[in-house]
Amino acid sequence: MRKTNNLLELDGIDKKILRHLMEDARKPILEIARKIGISGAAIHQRLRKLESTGVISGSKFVINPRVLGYTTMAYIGIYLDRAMSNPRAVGDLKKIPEVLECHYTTGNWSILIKVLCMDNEHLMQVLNKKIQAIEGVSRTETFISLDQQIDRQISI
Amino acid sequence: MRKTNNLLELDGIDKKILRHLMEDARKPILEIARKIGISGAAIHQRLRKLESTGVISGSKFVINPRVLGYTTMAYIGIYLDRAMSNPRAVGDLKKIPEVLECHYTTGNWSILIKVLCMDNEHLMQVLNKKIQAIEGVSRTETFISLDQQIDRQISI
DNA sequence: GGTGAAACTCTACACAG
DNA sequence: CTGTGTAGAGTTTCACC
Repeated sequence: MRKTNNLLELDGIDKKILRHLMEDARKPILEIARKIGISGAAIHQRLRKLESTGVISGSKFVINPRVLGYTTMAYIGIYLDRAMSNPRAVGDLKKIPEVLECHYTTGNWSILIKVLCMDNEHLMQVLNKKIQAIEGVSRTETFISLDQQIDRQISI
Repeated sequence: MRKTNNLLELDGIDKKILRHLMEDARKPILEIARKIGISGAAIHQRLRKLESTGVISGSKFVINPRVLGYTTMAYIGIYLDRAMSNPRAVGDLKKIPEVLECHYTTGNWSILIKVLCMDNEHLMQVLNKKIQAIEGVSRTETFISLDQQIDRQISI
């Protein structure tokens, strides 16, 4: 790992380690070590450095919501009244568990959110009873994701 | 774990295990075991079952793109010509590494994608040289995410 | 569904080039 | 600095309840 222009550049070994762990966070370090031809301890040291510099921001188990009955995913563009402070609306959105992402965006909307619901009826309730109830929300535009074909991280 | 109406329901122990591992995929199983009051082997059995039933679809190290110089995230709504087959366009999008997500959506667009670029100039190049070059793409609408305040998984 | 034990792996630490 | 070896803790599989 090198620092150039206040920007981190990973070397080949860092990239190989990360490519393995981005696919499977519990892949044995020693298995990766054998493939790369380096000791397990060396990988651990590199991982600690990657964590401390913020390259790695954590690790997650990924849950498949479909199996648990969550079949409707949607993006919702939200128009906020000009007087409304966005941070407060975001605070209200955080309290809605169906809201998985929230972005301040350029363009028509003030905010673009991603929601995950059991079905379309559930989505309708979230829209009408939870999102429209937030102070400052004037109008929304909903885009249901019928199918997600790509879902990946940055390639390194 | 129980199956009701062809839909899986997690019991309290499954939920506790998953809540820990969704936060940190490398959290020691024995640490979780001690908190829950169960053996490590029992957690392993439950995890294997959660994997085989598809509740767990994998695990990931999460990379912070900002540290590597990727500072511009955007959503792009894509209009496709009516004659254009969506699967072919998706195939082309898969080849563009800056495209992280791709959804077929209801509403104005045929496709909504999420892209991650180094900066606005990079985004412009991706738009003009890569996305507009795809056969069938007639028009795009871009929404730059100025700030992402919520990023989480389904709560269980 | 659960346990305990054996073999393997993780992780921290001391130290070498 | 980035690497290695080692020891104690943790993981994972297995036979068994």
